[in-house]
Amino acid sequence: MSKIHHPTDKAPSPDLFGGQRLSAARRRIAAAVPSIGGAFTAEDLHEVVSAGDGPGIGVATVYRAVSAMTAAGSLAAVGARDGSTLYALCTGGEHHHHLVCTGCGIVVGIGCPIDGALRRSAEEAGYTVTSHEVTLYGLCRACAKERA
Amino acid sequence: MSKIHHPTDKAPSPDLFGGQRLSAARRRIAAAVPSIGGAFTAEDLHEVVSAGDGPGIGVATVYRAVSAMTAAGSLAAVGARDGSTLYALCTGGEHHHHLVCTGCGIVVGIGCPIDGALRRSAEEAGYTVTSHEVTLYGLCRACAKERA
DNA sequence: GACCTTACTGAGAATGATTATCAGATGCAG
DNA sequence: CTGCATCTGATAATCATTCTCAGTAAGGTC
Ligand SMILES: [Zn+2]
Ligand SMILES: [Zn+2]
Ligand SMILES: [Zn+2]
Ligand SMILES: [Zn+2]
Repeated sequence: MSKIHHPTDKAPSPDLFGGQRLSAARRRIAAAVPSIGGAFTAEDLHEVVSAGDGPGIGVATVYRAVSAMTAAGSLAAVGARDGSTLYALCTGGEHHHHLVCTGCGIVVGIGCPIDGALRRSAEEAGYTVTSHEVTLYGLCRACAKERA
Repeated sequence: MSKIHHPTDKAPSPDLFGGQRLSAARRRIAAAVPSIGGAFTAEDLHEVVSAGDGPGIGVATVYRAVSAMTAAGSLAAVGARDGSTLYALCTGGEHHHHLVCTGCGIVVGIGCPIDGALRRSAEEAGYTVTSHEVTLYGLCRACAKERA
């Protein structure tokens, strides 16, 4: 006899939750995130993960998963769209920032432009820099071409 | 005979609204903004401007004024606090960004670290950078000393 | 100064993203 | 296998911000 299960329930997916408990809902969410391929809102993710026939996933669970992934460093906030926070998959590792295509939402990592000189000039003015936020917006090649 | 008026009604205040209509409410708001001396939320501003005995100013008017000042370039968003957007007085003029003291909220302008090299490397990767957001967070001398 | 047009005001309702609640389900260490 | 801490999900609650709309008042013009 064959077990009845949803095809995506046990799909191997990258550990985006950083050691936290891995439930069926979180497995489906972790599998859905890379399938979006760009910046997304929590509601976007909720729609993707709730599409199809099987039972959906509660919106609160999606918001909690996004928080957990962001805390784990596998997701990063990359701006906002119509009052909703935009998130994107983040490779973690080396410190970096993101460039978001405002046309299609694709996101690429960029090096950090906050260098020692800037930091030093701030310190000379009496300020200690503890953190920073940098996000670039632009157009990918395809979207730039499309608007010609 | 002396005219009866609210002391702040006609106080000369910098034109933060960029040519738009200057009402009594906006004059009071424009006078209140510099008195805060750092980052503030719309609700903060509403409280400051509504303190005292005379009639307050509607919260919607404050939100509208903040939008207008931001559009005029005299105010800039410098992050968020507890889900509310933080704003700060911005000198306009030369392109720059802001460093916010997370202790007391004081804000100073900083030069733009997005240089031609970064822009060029993005273009080599096929991306055209159209805009960017940069904000630094840290501690001013007084706040750094205070936590010793 | 009177007039007119149009932008601004303000109270309150509406919107909408995100979070809190809480009882039930379930991952997972031991 | 068991125990329990964590996760889930439906729903209610929160709360920043925007909308509505009738009334007010800038500011230009004559
Ligand atoms: Zn694109
Ligand atoms: Zn950086
Ligand atoms: Zn400070
Ligand atoms: Zn810049």
